[in-house]
Amino acid sequence: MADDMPQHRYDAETADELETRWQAQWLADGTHHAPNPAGHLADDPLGVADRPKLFIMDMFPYPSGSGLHVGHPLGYIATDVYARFKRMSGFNVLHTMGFDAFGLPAEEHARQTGEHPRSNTENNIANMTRQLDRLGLGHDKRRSIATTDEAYYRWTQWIFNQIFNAWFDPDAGKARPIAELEAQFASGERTTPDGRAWGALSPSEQRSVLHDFRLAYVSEAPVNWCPGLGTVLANEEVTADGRSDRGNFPVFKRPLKQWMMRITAYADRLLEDLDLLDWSDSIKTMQRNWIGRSEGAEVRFAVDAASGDAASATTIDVFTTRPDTLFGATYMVLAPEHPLVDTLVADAYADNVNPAWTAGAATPAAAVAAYRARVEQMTDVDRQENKEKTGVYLGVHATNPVNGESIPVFIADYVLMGYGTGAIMAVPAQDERDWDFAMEFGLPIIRTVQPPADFDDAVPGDGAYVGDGPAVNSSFLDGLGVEDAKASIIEWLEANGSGVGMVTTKLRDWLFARQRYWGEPIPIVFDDDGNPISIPDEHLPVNLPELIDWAPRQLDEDSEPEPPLGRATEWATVDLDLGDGMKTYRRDLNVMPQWAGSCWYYLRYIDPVSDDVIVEPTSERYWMGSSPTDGLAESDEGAGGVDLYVGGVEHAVLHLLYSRFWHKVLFDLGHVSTAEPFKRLINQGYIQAAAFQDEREIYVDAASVEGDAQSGFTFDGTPVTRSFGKMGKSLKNSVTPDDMYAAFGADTLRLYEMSMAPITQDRPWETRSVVGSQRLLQRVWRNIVDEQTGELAVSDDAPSEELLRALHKTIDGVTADMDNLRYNTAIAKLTEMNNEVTKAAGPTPRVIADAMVRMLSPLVPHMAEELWSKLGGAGSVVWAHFPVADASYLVDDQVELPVQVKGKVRGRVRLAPDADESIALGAATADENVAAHIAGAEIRKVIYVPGRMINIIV
RNA sequence: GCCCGGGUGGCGGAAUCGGUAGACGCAGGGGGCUUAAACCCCCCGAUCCCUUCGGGGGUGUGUGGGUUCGAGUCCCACCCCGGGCACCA
Repeated sequence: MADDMPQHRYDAETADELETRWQAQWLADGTHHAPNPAGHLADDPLGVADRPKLFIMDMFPYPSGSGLHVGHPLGYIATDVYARFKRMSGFNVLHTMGFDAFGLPAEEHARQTGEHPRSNTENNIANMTRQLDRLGLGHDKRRSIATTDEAYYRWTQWIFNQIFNAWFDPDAGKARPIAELEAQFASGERTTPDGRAWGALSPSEQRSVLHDFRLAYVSEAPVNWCPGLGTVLANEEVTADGRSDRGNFPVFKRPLKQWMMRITAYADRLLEDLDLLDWSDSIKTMQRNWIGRSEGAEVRFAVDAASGDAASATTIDVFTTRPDTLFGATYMVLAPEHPLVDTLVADAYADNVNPAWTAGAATPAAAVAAYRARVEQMTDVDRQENKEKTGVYLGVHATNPVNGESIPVFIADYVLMGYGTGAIMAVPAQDERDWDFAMEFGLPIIRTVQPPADFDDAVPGDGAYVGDGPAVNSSFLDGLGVEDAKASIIEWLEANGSGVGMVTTKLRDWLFARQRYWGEPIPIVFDDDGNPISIPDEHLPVNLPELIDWAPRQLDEDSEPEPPLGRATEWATVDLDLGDGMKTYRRDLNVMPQWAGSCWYYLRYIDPVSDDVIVEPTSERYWMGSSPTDGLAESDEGAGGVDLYVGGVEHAVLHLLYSRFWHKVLFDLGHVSTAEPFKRLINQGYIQAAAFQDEREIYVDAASVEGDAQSGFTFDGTPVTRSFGKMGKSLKNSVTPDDMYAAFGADTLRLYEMSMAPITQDRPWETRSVVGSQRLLQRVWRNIVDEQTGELAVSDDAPSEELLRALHKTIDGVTADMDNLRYNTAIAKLTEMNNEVTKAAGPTPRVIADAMVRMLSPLVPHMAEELWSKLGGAGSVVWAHFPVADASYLVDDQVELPVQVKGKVRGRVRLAPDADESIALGAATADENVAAHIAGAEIRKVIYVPGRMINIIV
């Protein structure tokens, strides 16, 4: 670096010195502490606890061992700017950050290195904290938590107990304590499943009855058991050909008793309450689709008596959203794995059977076996790509309850076991899939909805008609529209005992158990009869056993699935007195999924201290309640919740749905005061970066690539090709914040990331462009500080009228932009203002400098704090007031407006913004070029929008 | 296939209510300062045509239509890119 550079220029070195100095000062002073209204953390030296509140949150990170790249903090910076802006605008702002620290990578790391997940996790958190602290985020660090803290997961387990000890009362539409259900059984208000009196049941039988109602319950579900690794694997750890991702061992599907959460009970409320939320339509749509609610009916088809003894006693239940089309049902289809198939399948095909229906098999049983084998072999990808309809006939018929028609029964892979009842009635005339199948197998097609005249109705060239229209060929439904016909047929089905109106969702109950080590132990023990019993709250937390044998344990194919906690043999049993004396119980060996800890962390941010209650109620109501003055009042319908939640779109469904579910249970049980956890949600974009591949298509380190788009890119002298993708390890295109701190300082990095694009948008990283943000800060600095001496260089003279006007317009625009998180345009306005200051001769007037520093402070807090201190400001700029625009400076005496002739701009005139039309027209026609364009023509019409434009029609 | 976003200079983007398209920045070009370079400061910049050198005119926001005095913005059809779902009865 040149020696003759001014000594006090704002450069990376200056930035580093003042940034670390102010960060230490803020920490020492507790500058970013937010006071609670009551209970813990209620100390309030600045007197801000009576302000309106604002609760701002980022989706908290998993503490990865590889540290941060510049893409990670994008959202954190955005929320920090907003928090700082709102603090300066009169709010008490809660903003902090924690760590979602349970999870697979630490456990995997332990398996490979022997380092305990806890120490590995703590190291990673320390490294990440260092990187984040250097950014100058204004967090209340007293409120930081990690999901792995015993004091935290104690409450995660407590919530599990709350859910376990609750049932969903469909009449009340909400969760209630299980004790209230027990009381209903005991009083006889509710009868037991087998009709015996409650008191006549043994305690074990009572537990078993109650268990079927609990919101957390045990159910048998298939898991991926990998004996070669001695562990159960997650779906994403199993390769497409059924082997373990790691080690390539065979994986077997095995049933295992697992914890489920009854989220389906909340499907309707999760759907309806989306309307209360200020979230993007795309996220709401994704949640709606995931829940996948459909209204329809379950219809019962009796299997024909001629079909044989076993089969004729059975009925097939189907789910349909179009019961109105029942008269058009011409065949039925079961999923190949449907449990009824083996019962239904006929001994032999009739002699005149359509050969296409048998796939060449001699008997129905042979056809089914062959078809099942074929379907099983197909991968999911095959099934998705190949949508040609296949299936085989079971050799039986069933009776359409509405008209007595006998229709054939098939199995086909286009019917899925996991949805509805796993069986359908097929109505080819009104369903495209059924149409295709019917065409393939030569089945009859009966229109039951009259298509409109312009619908090509020439069978077979047209296809299914799925729209609305009058019912036809449908007896008593004829003439009714689809909606009316549905209501009418459901009424008929229910009256005749042939079916019932029903709602189905795609949403399944939440599989909550993980056969893992590094997670929250499920606080359950089992009695001798195998009934689960929750460990009383006063015994929480159930801590993880420390001693774990990480070495893989090879087991054979016939072994039973065993979670890692099963190896902690001493821990696995426990002596407890659960009300009937000291007994030995077996512990549950599962842990919770990673979603659990992140389901409720916002509550513990409010009160990370209390050990007698999950969150202190007064503080909970204050921070979670609706804030009519939070600037978001427009859409505020009282759902309450975190005022602003920012994070990646990858959590659009699962995290946000699970969290909403838990919150609603806690709400029903009276532990929280709001119906929803997150009032307003914003998904930040990703940072993309150029990535380079050599001729083998292997990614090379992007930082070492030379050249440009014109001359071509090279790596180590060999040509490479460029593409763009999400910054990260796999594309070898990461840029670390540490590098940016060293080259420019944290404020420049913050400013650059916020100036690139609107917050919701993906943006390409370009290190060479960062210098633009640094230059802006250098110019601001130079306008206030003498670069040679480091002394303040502002004038106490009044600023010019022109500069004041520019300033107040800037204040006005920047305030609106910041309120709407449009930082890129706010920065553009500040840049323009600073350019005005630079152009104005002489030292910067103090009032201009003061306002500029305040406005910049949310974006570049360290530099602003330094300048604030040089300017002699009182206290920290963090608590200074954001400037307020003086309306009298916002209106110009004269504005330039375009003059159009027949809609084309032909000239410009300067006018008072409120000039009346005759004056405006006079000025406009006085313009030489305008006059030339209207010469010789008659003015037919004048459109004049004061202050905007004037258009002359000739 | 269905459902969401989105297509504006060499690049990132701006134009918030239908009213001067391209703010602000990067890269580029020119000039000033300097012995020189860096830094810094000022200016230019969609495109084509005409020009008496003051300026004037045409075309331009993915494509084609439409509404309007006026369209990047609204409507219709289509093309392309990104994301989500995907035989969910």
